[in-house]
Amino acid sequence: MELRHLRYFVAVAEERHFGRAAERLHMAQPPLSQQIQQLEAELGVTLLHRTTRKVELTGAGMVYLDRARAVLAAVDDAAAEAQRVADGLQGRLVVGCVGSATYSLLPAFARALREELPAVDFVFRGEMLAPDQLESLLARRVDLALLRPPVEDPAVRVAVVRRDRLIVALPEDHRLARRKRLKIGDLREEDLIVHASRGRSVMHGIVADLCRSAGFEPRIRHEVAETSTLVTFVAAGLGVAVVPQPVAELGVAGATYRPLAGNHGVDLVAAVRADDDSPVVARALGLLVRWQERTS
Amino acid sequence: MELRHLRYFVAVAEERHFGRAAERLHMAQPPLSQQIQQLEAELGVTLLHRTTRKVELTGAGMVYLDRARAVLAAVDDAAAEAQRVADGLQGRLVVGCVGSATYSLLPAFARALREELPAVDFVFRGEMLAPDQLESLLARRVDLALLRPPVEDPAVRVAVVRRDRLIVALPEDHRLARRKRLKIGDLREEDLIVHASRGRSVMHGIVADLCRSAGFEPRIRHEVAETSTLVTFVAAGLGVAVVPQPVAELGVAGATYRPLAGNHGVDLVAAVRADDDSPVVARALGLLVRWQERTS
DNA sequence: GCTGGCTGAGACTTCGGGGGTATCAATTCG
DNA sequence: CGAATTGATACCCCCGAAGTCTCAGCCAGC
Repeated sequence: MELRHLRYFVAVAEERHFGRAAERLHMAQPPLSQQIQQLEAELGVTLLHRTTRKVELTGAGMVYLDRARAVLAAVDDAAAEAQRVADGLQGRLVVGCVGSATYSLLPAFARALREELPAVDFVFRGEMLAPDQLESLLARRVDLALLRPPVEDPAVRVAVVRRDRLIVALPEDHRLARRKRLKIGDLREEDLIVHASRGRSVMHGIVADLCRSAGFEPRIRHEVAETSTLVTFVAAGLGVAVVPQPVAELGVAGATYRPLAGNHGVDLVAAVRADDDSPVVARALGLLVRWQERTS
Repeated sequence: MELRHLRYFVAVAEERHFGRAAERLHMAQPPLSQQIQQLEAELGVTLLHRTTRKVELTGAGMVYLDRARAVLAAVDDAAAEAQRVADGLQGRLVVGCVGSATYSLLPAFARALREELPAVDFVFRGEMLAPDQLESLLARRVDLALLRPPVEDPAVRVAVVRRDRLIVALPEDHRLARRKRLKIGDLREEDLIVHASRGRSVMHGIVADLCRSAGFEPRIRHEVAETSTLVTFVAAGLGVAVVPQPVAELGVAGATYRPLAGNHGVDLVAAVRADDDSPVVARALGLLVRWQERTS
């Protein structure tokens, strides 16, 4: 039994005429008759009542016609779906997101995904630290990770999505809040709030290095897991923090922000498995890169 | 694209090994590789990642595997369903039923159909007069008609289901109800209630002929459309009626029944279109005939 | 690191069967 | 009754599915 048999049968059933059906199928009538006979023999069922003057479906033929049509449609659907998956227009995508990107990039990215790849079933995991993301990425729990460099692992490929300037987050009533802009050195005597501990959060290391290059050891008083907690701590007057610019958009009452002198910034990169050829991932990356080009 | 391609792909996807898949398919490995390549070319999609050491499905391959399995299952289902229909185990059956059979035969017949042909979707149309049934039968509104002979139309084939003795239905307080059995002649002076008018109800003609053969013209006072109405009229004392024995089972209060002397009876026959080769109809007829043989 | 055994792909051949042509048989209609 | 139409049969051809042989890459083991 082959699809050929179903196609031929559907044609004959629809035309109710072997000659016309053969014409429609671009073939001669005798082989068509033979194939239909073969189909009936294989099923052990008479599908068509033929006289030399007319052809009509039997009861079994009617139900088989329905089923045959459904099978042929399913074959086409299967091809179309496979093509969509291969084109990256359909599939599943798990995106990991570092703290600051969770609030600034994630919403727009989710909207873009929904608009441009509506058949892609995507899931975001927000507020993940860089090392967790890399581990999840390699363990295939995440397909695309938005995090802060550096990423050294050769099994991971990265693309810069954007560069965020560093700013200082202060309690509104803080002495330094009266200044229009700040230098790193201004933080020498301040209590600092940072993400997690060294080696876990990339921002932690960046802030510490920044202080040391300005000639002092940072006074780290509080470590937090989530960016929203960090800003809340600042608002509560527990200290100040150096954060990427988009954090300012969080809008926590009691916290204010000041630019940091010097061209200090930190990249936000999209990381994927180097061996990942998933078309959905490629499309998602393309989306990010196109967007980065448009906004930079 | 042929089912062959789907079968081959499913085998390779399941074995994750061209050699083993070829073995399972009772063929050599090179043509299998070729057919898979052909499938991928036709779809324009890579379904399998192959190295010389291992074969694994791409994302598109996974969804296509699901669809291919579904298609192959649907093809088998289609064959099975067509076979059931051809065997008369599945389908639709409309049964027409004459008045007296509506109450005596129909319930048992319906139960037998449901038990023996559970996949047959059957519909009964009760209380139909013989001419209506024949017309419905030929117009294909009914597939099997239970009615009283004679049926002359050569386009209709009949089989006797059973023979019902004729009995007399009387009001309980009727003078003749004191007798144990009655003769036709006893009805000479009685008002008769019959079904519809001559040419419509077969029983009408039978009763009239019976009277005339006994040497008198029947005094027909009431004509009714349904058997239940007829018995109700009798119970109401409007007259007496000659009816087939099963009508007694209706159990209408106020009516009683007495045997009729002489071997008077009327056949109940099952009529089908002579050119109807529907297997469901054949099975239903077989059911009736087997049952008739068992009870006669 | 080299070798040997797997594994999938390519080159070439074979042959079965799908499809074509010619024709027949049966039915309908003028 | 003959002409036309239509599905089935007989027969042939040739395409392509399947087979054989072989190679190229890759991993394992010594």
